Amino acid sequence: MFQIDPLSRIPIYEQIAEQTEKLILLGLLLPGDPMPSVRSLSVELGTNPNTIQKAYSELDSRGTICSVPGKGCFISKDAKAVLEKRAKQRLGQLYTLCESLKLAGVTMEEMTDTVRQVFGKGDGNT
Amino acid sequence: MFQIDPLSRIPIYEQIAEQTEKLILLGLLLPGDPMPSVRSLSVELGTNPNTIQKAYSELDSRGTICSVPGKGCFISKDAKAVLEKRAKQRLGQLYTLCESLKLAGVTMEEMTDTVRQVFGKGDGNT
DNA sequence: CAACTGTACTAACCGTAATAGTACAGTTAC
DNA sequence: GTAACTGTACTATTACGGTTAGTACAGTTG
Repeated sequence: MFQIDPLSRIPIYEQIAEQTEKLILLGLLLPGDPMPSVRSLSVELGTNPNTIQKAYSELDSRGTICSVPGKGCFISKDAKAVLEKRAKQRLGQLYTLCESLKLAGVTMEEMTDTVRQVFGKGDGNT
Repeated sequence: MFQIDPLSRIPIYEQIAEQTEKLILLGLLLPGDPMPSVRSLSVELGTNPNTIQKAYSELDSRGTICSVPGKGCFISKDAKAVLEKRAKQRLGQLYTLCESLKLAGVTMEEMTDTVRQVFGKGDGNT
């Protein structure tokens, strides 16, 4: 379910959180779906239960999942809406990155071309 | 010359390196210009000389500055070219970010608009 | 009651950033 | 040559965050 790279500079708990939210956006995890239990996922990934709990508590505080003591953790009802709303705010990151690239001589065309490639409209030759 | 945030998650030595390269791209630091000495900058920024040295050795290995024992550190002759070349490779970062935003429902138009804003062509009303 | 769930807590280990202090070699100007 | 600067190297120490380890407690389910 998750692919963890223990050697990455990105903390394991953050990798889990990111991948969970990606699965939600892809529609592979739907509202109400149960997350693996803290202990079972720790066994599956070969990590410590505390690390999983940290990922889950992070996701819970973001509103992505709902932790229910005694029952489990479940995908939040409005998880997708929450994630899409956050993405709009992340346009600021895009602005900052482009600003930096512009300063280093990358042209507007190179950037817009990159955006188009993401949307499968790379060069217009098709 | 530099504005350091000791509370930032970004290491001090990296902040110095980043800001140095930004000053070069802005044309405020020209090839041959001397960098502040390790000791004087450490006093100015209130940091440890070792931290400055780490920033300088990082910049030296990137080809941004040239460290000359006994004389000082100077902006590399082709510093700007090096930085511009690196920027082209950083288009991959842009691609990854846009990919993530796309997944979260951000439209291509929202992204290209952001790019245009960076180049001062925000809404076409002017 | 038994087996599961999330949660809380302390202790320990490790890597990295940063500080502190010392030392050495090259350059420059007097 | 000496003094004052320059970069460089090295060890030791502190601090913090990520991770592991182990234990414990409360709620849920069958």
